[in-house]
Amino acid sequence: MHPRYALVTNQLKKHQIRLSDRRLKILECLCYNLEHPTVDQIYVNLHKEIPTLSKTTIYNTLHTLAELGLIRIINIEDNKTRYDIITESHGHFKCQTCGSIFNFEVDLKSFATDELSGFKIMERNLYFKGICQECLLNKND
Amino acid sequence: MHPRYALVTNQLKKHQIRLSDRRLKILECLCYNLEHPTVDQIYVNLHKEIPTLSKTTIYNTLHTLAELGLIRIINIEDNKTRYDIITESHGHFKCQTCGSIFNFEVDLKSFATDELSGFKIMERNLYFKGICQECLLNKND
DNA sequence: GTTCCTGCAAAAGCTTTGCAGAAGA
DNA sequence: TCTTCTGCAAAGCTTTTGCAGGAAC
Repeated sequence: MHPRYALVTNQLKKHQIRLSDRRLKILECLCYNLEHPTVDQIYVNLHKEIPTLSKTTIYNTLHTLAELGLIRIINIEDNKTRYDIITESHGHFKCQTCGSIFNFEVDLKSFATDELSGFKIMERNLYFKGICQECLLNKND
Repeated sequence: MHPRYALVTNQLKKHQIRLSDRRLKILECLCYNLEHPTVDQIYVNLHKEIPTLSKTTIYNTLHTLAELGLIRIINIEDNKTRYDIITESHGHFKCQTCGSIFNFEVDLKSFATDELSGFKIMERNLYFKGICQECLLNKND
């Protein structure tokens, strides 16, 4: 079982939020889809298995999880929101050729600057864009 | 005159893009609006002065400027795109209470990690969210 | 005359909202 | 029974597209 799965389901129980079939499937999707899926990607992923699943339910579930801080919202793209099951500090790299989003380790918690003294920082995001290794290699072929 | 204004107009000339009245006004708006305006904010700002200005023109102009790398696109919010006349490396802080977006200095160019070796990094963004100093002080009243 | 620029209207895409029926406690 | 959950349909917003008239070169 994915390490985050147990943690998230425990938190849901603690907040008296039902572990419905839909919610558990969406959570699974977040755990095993490393692409930081959009609502539409989750929908497509689960549609075969649950043909009656609606996007509204996906939106509802993601909002619930985000409010509890159990998933992270990624705004690396202009037009749509992505969701990340990993909430620990890390950066994101988006390949502008293939569209993939990669994680990379970076400790943002230690960052400080005088300009933000007196500010309460609650969320830190580092987003890079460019071309990933694989796409660069393919280009040179 | 704002330091970026001359630079951007020169670049537009160089690329044989006409310095039309609309474009110059939108550029002015970006230079003197420190809020990192959205399309709608630019529209509202200029509407009194130019009642016939359309949002399509604002979109067109911003796309042109962004393609030439003369402005930066900010995706700190889920739903709408903001634009920044300052293209040098810096971070953004969004206050979740008043909605203001602050700049802060940070040199992202020097950041490196083994995980991204072999990747071509073209754009670096650091976004913080939280509560700004003023809103924190007001809260305690 | 030819290219570029502008603005209206329509369309497209993502997300939210209202509501009613279903499921669970 | 009462609350929560789900899904459809509609609405709301931002952004894009097609096109035609106008401006600039």
